[in-house]
Amino acid sequence: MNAPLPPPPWRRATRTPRRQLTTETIVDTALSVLSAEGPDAVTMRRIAHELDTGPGSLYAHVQDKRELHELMLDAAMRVVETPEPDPQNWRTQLKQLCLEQARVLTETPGIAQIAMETLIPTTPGILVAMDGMLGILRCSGIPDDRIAAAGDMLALHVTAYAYEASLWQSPSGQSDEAHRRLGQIGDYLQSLPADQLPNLKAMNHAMPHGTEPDHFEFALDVFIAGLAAHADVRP
Amino acid sequence: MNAPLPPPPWRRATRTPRRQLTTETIVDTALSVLSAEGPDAVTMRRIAHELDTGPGSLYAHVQDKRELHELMLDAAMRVVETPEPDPQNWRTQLKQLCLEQARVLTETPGIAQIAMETLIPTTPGILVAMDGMLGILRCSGIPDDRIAAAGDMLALHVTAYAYEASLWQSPSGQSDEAHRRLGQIGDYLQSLPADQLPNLKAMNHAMPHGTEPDHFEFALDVFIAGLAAHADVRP
DNA sequence: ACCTGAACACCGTTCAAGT
DNA sequence: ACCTGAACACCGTTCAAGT
Repeated sequence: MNAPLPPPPWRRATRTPRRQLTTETIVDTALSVLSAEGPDAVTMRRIAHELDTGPGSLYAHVQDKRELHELMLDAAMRVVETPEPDPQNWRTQLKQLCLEQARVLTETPGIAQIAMETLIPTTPGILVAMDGMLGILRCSGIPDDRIAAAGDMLALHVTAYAYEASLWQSPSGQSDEAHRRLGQIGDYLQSLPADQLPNLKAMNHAMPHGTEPDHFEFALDVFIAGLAAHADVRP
Repeated sequence: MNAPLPPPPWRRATRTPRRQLTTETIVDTALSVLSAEGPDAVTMRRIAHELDTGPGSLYAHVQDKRELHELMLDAAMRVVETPEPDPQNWRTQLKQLCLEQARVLTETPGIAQIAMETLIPTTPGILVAMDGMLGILRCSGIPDDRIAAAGDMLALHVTAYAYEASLWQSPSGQSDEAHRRLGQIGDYLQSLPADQLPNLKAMNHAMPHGTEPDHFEFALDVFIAGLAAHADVRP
């Protein structure tokens, strides 16, 4: 018996030497499934199937589904650039950063939901984003003991807005049902006697909490104006 | 054969004539499971089991799990009383109402999560709460086109805060892990060189978004102060 | 060490069959 | 009409066995 021939080199091009799962490919696959088919489609089984393997294989690279979620959030948030803080312009910078963060969180539906569920951000990308926001706040003249609270609440508001906004544009067709209900509730309000829910009726506002971009920007303006007032007291 | 004897009257006390499932008992059962064992325990199967029946039986009284969630939220929110709007006191009234709503949403862990997921409130209790908040805002002198935005964003913020806060006190032991991670991240920040995440390091703040009651109250004060400034412009 | 895939202990929802 | 419970089509996670 001869020694077996070495495999001809062109075979190597056909399939990579070994399938080689990595955390990165898992996260990328999860993100592409998410943006293509929405949050419900992001299951361990589905991701594994996409990578031609069984669900158990993923657990060699990722602790559990929650950790995978955090890694997805991190990858998504890495695209946000934080500006060099400029004491002359902190108000504009802060607002721009919030709008940008909200934009990224809304862009891929489902990411904001993960952000909302992730109680403590421990992942580099998110820490960088937080640090950037604090950097702007710290050159605003706001007393130090307020800065943590301000950053905290601003981040919360951005995340919450992005979450609600993304519910409206999920690719799962859930948003159609939402629009239908919005109409129904308008009719319902009109049908009520004048003394029931008079304010909702008067505004004819179905009150979807916080999904209008205008409302979000208004809230940012009001909040930042309030912060500036705090800064003026103790410059 | 004689006609069968009528059942002796004391038997009736032993078991109710017929099991009779109602929407109300289902919602009540769901709420008590929720407050006893947290959101994960609230499954259709579990509720059915609690009522000595199969999961399919619930679907005669409730369309699906989402609808059950909304009914639970409604029942929980019904305890919030909205004050008679007083133009002299709208700032205090507004703050009190927000604190009260947040308190109720935080009280039963899991309710805030439902509130966050419920895109459009269509249920009487929530509509009443919204109407009350709008009532206070309408006697504040804030221009009408801002009132919807203000109410919208305030409700969003209350809900989001309650959601994050309730993550910390879930009975599923998830909160212990959260506290552990909070410590770990503090250590991690200290271990970093001075030029990495300088602001987070300086504040030594792990930045759990929006869970401190102080921070929430601060945000309400800042936001309401900002609204008042708007009201002063056009009285 | 990494990967497999069968198995475990669950889900929400549907539906024919019963009373 | 209301209820049943078996069945369907899924989950996340674990783990012995393979390479």
